[in-house]
Amino acid sequence: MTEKGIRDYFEQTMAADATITPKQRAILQASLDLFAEQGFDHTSTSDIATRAGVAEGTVYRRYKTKNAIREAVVAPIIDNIVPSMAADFSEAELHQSFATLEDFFQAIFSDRLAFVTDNAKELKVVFEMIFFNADSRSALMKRVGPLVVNQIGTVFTDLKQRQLIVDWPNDLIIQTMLSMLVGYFARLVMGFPDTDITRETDFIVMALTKTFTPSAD
Amino acid sequence: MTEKGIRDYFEQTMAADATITPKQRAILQASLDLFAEQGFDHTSTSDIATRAGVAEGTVYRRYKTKNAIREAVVAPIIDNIVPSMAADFSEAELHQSFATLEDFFQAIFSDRLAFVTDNAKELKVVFEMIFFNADSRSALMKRVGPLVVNQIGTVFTDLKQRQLIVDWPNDLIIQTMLSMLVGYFARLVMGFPDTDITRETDFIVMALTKTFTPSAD
Amino acid sequence: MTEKGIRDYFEQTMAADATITPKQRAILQASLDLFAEQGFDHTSTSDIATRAGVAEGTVYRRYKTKNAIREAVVAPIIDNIVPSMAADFSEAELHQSFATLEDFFQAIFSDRLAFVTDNAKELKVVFEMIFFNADSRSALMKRVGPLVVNQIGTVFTDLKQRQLIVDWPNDLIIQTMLSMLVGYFARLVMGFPDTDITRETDFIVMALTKTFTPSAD
Amino acid sequence: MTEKGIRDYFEQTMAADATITPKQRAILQASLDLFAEQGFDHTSTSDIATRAGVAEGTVYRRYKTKNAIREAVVAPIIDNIVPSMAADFSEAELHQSFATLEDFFQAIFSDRLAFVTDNAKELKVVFEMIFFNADSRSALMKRVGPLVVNQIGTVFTDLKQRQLIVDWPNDLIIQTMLSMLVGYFARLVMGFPDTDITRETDFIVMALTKTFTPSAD
DNA sequence: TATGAATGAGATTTCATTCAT
DNA sequence: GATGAATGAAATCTCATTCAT
Repeated sequence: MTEKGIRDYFEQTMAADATITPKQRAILQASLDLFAEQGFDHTSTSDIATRAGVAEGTVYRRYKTKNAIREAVVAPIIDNIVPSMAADFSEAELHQSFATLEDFFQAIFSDRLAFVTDNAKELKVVFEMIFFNADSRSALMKRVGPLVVNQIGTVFTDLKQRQLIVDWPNDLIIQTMLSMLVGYFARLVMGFPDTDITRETDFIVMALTKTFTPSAD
Repeated sequence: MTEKGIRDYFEQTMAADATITPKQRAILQASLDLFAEQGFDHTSTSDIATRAGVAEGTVYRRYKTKNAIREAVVAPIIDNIVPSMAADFSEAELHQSFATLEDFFQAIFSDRLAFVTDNAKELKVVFEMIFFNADSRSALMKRVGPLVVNQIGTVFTDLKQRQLIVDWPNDLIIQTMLSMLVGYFARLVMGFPDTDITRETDFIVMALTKTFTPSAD
Repeated sequence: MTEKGIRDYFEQTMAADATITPKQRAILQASLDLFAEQGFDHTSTSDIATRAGVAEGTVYRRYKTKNAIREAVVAPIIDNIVPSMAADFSEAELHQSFATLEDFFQAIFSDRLAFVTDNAKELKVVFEMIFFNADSRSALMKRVGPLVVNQIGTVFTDLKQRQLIVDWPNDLIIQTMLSMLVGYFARLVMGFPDTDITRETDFIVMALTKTFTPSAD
Repeated sequence: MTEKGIRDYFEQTMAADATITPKQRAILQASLDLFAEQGFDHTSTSDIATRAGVAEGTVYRRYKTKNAIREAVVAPIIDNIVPSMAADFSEAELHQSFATLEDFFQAIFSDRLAFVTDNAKELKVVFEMIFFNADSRSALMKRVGPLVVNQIGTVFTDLKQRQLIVDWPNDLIIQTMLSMLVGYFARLVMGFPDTDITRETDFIVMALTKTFTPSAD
């Protein structure tokens, strides 16, 4: 289950939209890069124009405000996170896919860590936005939250029935998984030097498997 | 081991410095609050003056730039984080304090989660500062990093000798602990509604204990 | 040898630079006028904007700081002073041009006094800049000094060979000439009412000729 | 006729005024130094307080405004220039003092160049003030002008009667003398390295004597 | 008298946004 | 559509001056 980067998705989306000119594309690219490098507030529209190699007015041709640019940058990221969260876990599939708890974590984390790694830049922008903006935050939560809870819930129900996972509240398990993910993201973004994705994945999968495997009794 | 809030420390620091007037204190307080609420970049010096009930010029009397204000706000926060990381773990103490692995996690997390809870606002300001500023980041790391590694390292050596903890690399264990802490901080700051600190602490301690207890064989 | 005013040169320079818009031109003109009238420090960018009939932001569009505006104003003035100092005094020309010492002073002073008269405003701005700023001063000296010394030196050598001028050290002669020029400039700028350029020129030429003609013996 | 520096006069004046405290004296000293070093506009009252080693409020104790400080600094300079210009040239004295034209120039210039040398700092402050302030300028002129013209006029009348000086208009002769003085001041203030006062005086006296000695015929 | 914190008016500067070409 | 000059509102910052202690 190789994840394509948001960037690919991003460019696909843009390519699909015939109304987006190459210049607009350059503007969104430059915006993304600069927002990730310096933060939204420290990026001026003039910076964007310069980096994109266009005139300042052009930046405003399609997007009426600087905020609209951020939204245009962030939208595909969100749109890309969502469906991957909403992956269809039909019951038949579950037994096949996740013969063991380790398989489950392996599937989730090899996928998600790769996703985070490939899209650290984009996620940094999203993160900045939701960090100080309660509205963006709740908008995102409203969209992503239920999916996570429902989809993962389905899996958990199955895993619990098969006694492959401990019978602890779902929110606590999800929480732990998200913590590991966020921790990884933090290390990545903060530029920790030795972030070896394979080592990290293997360790996280191993640790979580141990944590959430029901005690033999 | 009740932790005093950074705010108390903050006020102590200011009270100790006879050169800081009530108005300057009000300015630092207002700055801290506003930086936490709106972020540094969305807080104008005029905002600070209004909130502190002083003239705008007064904001600049002691601190020559807006950045200097942030530094004045952040310094005591950092100064407060550091010593709590540097808690003395002498060997004698270790056996007494941490008879079991659970005791260890309990000690660490009941303390740290309370600290994070009490000082979420202050930590948010620090966090914002280091998020896009590699310099601040490495400055903080240089100060905090070695303490964490050394202190925790001492404990781990002891725990490993007594075979209370698995013989995995220290960095991976620390990483996991930090992930849980960061995850908790994230939920708190993002305003998750049902963040029950006792429930969280109990769960984290329990989960980590299970994760890092050596398998009986 | 009619001298064109710095203002003409100034406008030529601007006209030649297609990237300078009429508004930018108005800004530089207004700046020059105001700097000369009130001094640099007593001229606010708001003054400049008002006089130039533009918005205050426009003042900063091309020149990033108020100091950069001064530089843009002063540069063409300096550029204009320099070449006129570097007038080519080839030997052949010398004998023709300066048959007598009076011819020499007449040539120099009718030219220089006219220049100072026409460009008093501009020179005042340069003067203000170098008065308290050792850096600007030495920068100007490095550029202008050698030219004056070399060019005038050539002439002096010739005049001395032909025994048309006393054999005193060049620096003292130059000094005297400059004193007369500076004295004239001071009277002009200080607004002395009866500064009649012809009378002044005639007098200065006459006086200097007498001063520096070798005594018959 | 040895001239005491303005500084001495300055301090005498202050010492004589029992109402001026040592702190006020320090303030005037510091102001003078800073105005001469950096110019009036680039010297803040805070700079003055720091340099004088007093509190900022103290600066305002006696002088109500920054401009009043400048006036207090400048007044003794003016007061010192004026009487020296108004030296009584009674006819009897003239014949004694100035047996030759050279004696006259020697007296004037050895005195005035020494004065300029000793008080370059103070004169720089006066100069800055009158350069851009027409009011200060005309106030000074009204005070100094007539004295110069009358006193020097008396001398000239005498010298002309004795045919020691050419019968040229007084204003042109005065002008030339002032030009030499201003030229010297300029070199001094601009920091020309090799300003040797004896050499300069000797040269100026010699040159002017030659210039203004009536031609033998 | 001396202090120095406080003031507020005004200066410089930035930058998202508009608009004529 | 694209350009980039122009805008003006708002931000940061300075500093002469006041005033309570």
